[in-house]
Amino acid sequence: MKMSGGVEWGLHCCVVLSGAGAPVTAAKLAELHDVSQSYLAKQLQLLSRAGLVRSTLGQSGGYVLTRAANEITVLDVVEAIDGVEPAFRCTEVRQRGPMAVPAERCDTPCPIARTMDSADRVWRESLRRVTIADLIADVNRTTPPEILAGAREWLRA
Amino acid sequence: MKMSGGVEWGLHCCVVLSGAGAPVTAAKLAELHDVSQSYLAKQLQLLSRAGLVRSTLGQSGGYVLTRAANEITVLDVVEAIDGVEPAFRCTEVRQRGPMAVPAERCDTPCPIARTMDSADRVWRESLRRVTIADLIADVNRTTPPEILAGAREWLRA
DNA sequence: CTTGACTCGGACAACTGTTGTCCGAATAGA
DNA sequence: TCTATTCGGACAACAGTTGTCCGAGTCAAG
Ligand code: SF4
Ligand code: SF4
Repeated sequence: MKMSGGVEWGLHCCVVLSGAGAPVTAAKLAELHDVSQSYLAKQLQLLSRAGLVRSTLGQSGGYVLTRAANEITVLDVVEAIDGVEPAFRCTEVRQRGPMAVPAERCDTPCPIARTMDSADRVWRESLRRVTIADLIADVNRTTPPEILAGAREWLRA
Repeated sequence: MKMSGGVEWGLHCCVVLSGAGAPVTAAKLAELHDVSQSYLAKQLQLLSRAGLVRSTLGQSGGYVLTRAANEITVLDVVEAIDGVEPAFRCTEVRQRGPMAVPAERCDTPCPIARTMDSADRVWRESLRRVTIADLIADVNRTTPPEILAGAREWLRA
């Protein structure tokens, strides 16, 4: 039960991209976060496949958000990088073994699968309620302004 | 983002153990579910470490639940087998790189970590609300009685 | 009491999924 | 036209999970 570590990087990148109006290259983002440049590229690829960011090739290229910050939820980023399939996968144990339940009686999902599905649903719903804009607002409130300005200047260079 | 598949087996075992008053061996449980006998033993070991079941050695030994079925939650089983640490682990990216935030300004947790923690909390809370007794009640309501009686008889033999 | 067979417990490999890396295709600008 | 720069997907290294095994300890029977 471990979420992909790239989710954290993806969220940070979305926050940074929202702040900078110009395209930002993967190399810049990697240096800013001090993480592997190649691996971050893979995560950005996933975001691009999901349609959250749009990549511009060639000189002065980079990544830009496709939508406004308040239209991108944390769940979008999580599902783009970590996948959409739920953590719990039923293997239909009750249809195996000597006391197997016949398949025609398995029309209704069992209580275990329903419980897990419900928990997964509230988890996703909780993540869907927070948008990138909310994160940005909180970051702006809690981090010193001089650091924010410095980061924006460093990105432009 | 994948939960350990043993969680499903552990829950099934708890349901079965609650139905049978006498100790049940790991071999019986494995044959009933048609799963690897040795691997199920490992999951039962985890349950034993967590204090959910008590093992009796020697002849006519096996596993028994330590508490009543309505005092064991699904979350207990999940945490016993899959671990208690949350899926999201913050690597403190903001304290690295050229635009690092000084450590003394990192006293309050960042919004990303708070969002993930909140989602994990509601997920666990949802699992805590369901007990093994609830699962048993649902199973008794949805499965044909003859199969239940047959399984109980097969366990006794 | 002795014996005996049966039980769980932890230590030991094999496999899938994640992490990390690389170079080629495509593009914008000069 | 040409070049420097960018992303994109294909290629290894690592870790965690899955699966297996045999020995220490124990209860019941004789
Ligand atoms: S009884 Fe439920 S948890 Fe078990 S195999 Fe069937 S659907 Fe999955
Ligand atoms: S800003 Fe939040 S998510 Fe990012 S490293 Fe710090 S605590 Fe973790």
